[in-house]
Amino acid sequence: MIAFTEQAITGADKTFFQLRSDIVEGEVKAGSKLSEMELSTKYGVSRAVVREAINRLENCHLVERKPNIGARVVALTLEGLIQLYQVRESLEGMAARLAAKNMTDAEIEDLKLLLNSHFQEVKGNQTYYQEAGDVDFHYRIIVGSKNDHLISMLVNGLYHLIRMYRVQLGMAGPRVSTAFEEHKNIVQAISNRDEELAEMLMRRHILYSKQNIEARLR
Amino acid sequence: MIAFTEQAITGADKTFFQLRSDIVEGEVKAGSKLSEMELSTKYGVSRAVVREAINRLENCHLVERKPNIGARVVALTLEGLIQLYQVRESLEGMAARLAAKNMTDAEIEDLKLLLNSHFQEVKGNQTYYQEAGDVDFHYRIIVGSKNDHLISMLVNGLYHLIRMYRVQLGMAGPRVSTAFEEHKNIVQAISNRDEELAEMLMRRHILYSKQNIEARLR
DNA sequence: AGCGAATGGATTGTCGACAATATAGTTATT
DNA sequence: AATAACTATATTGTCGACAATCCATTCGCT
Repeated sequence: MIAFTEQAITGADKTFFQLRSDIVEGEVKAGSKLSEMELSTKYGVSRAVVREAINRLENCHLVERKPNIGARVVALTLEGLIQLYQVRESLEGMAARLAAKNMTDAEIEDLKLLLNSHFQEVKGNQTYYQEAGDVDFHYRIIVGSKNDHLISMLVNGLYHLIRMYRVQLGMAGPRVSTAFEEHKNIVQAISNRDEELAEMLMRRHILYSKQNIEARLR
Repeated sequence: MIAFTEQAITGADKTFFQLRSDIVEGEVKAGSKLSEMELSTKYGVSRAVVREAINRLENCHLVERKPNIGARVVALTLEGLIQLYQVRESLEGMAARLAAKNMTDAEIEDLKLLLNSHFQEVKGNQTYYQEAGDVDFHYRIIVGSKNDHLISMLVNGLYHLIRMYRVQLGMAGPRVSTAFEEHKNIVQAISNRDEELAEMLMRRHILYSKQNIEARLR
């Protein structure tokens, strides 16, 4: 094997990924109970690996487990979504600040290229790729922070939860044209190594998203 | 039983708490390997519950696990500590902002009382209680944010890690007199319901701590 | 009938054994 | 002597069975 980061994949990993996907995409309904035996037969593995998968999901805040009672998929509430965006504003703001400090010039150039391709899609109204592009944009900045805790919390934790809300509440992707302008300004600030401005713009960007969602859902 | 939030305690819980304590307090050394069988005999439980405990510790970022190889206690590095404080600055800043918005008047009064008792200890140079007081102060503001994600991330996650660094690197508690002044100003901002200022002061407070640590450790 | 205790069924928590994988030590080959 | 393949051992991953707990229903008492 010539794979670079050679990481063994265990059965519990696969079950975890599968189950997480099923929950996020709504194939397992929000608020529903997770029966260990049921999942065990469904995925063709032992209860032990199902339990491990559920444990990991609990730490992503995708399920809630009570001793001797069982695990339920989290319920989706407007209040929960708002709280999620508050945390996101805080963490991604810091990510943008650190990205302005820590990204290499090459990485920033790549980011600009991504923005350009995103721009083409906006012009062509390719709404399908828009959400993926938005996720990718935020993802690069998060990774660009070079802060492992930050990356882990956002990528392994919050983002799947947010996606779950997006999919199941049928939320539209980012507000199309305005969001693109905001992205552009954030990249500019990062390119200028202006940490303060990068953080502020990212926070506003996410705050606007939150307000947009609140307005639509209430 | 008249207990209010009656929560069953499972064996895995106890093992998790015990092991976490042992790691944080340094009885299990940083960077050392965690043998499942060894811990199993040590705590008198089966490997299954040890595995569950280790899984939870992994999600607290207290241990790192690699498939088919095993789990190691995280290594303590200056870089890691700095990254931790960056996240803490971000999250606790937001917590202070939300606390200024969401704490009840009664809770704010309690916070002032805590600050007063803390002040007495500072005068008497009771350094032992100082750290506990500091932790308690930050804890109340975090809980006062009323944001479950924020609370969980900080209380169940980061704080044990930070305490691990404190204990094992022999870091002194907060800078005594100046820290108290900063606490006072934060409470004042919260009491005035000044979200903006509360966040800014909390962020500075943590930033100063970070700089203080950096100066001492390098 | 109404309320509390007891019982039965189902689910989760825990355990010990087996399978799969990694690590260290040994042997064989160049 | 150095390297590669192999073997042996130890550790982790997975499994099925048993124990403890919860939940719903039934039974008994007032």
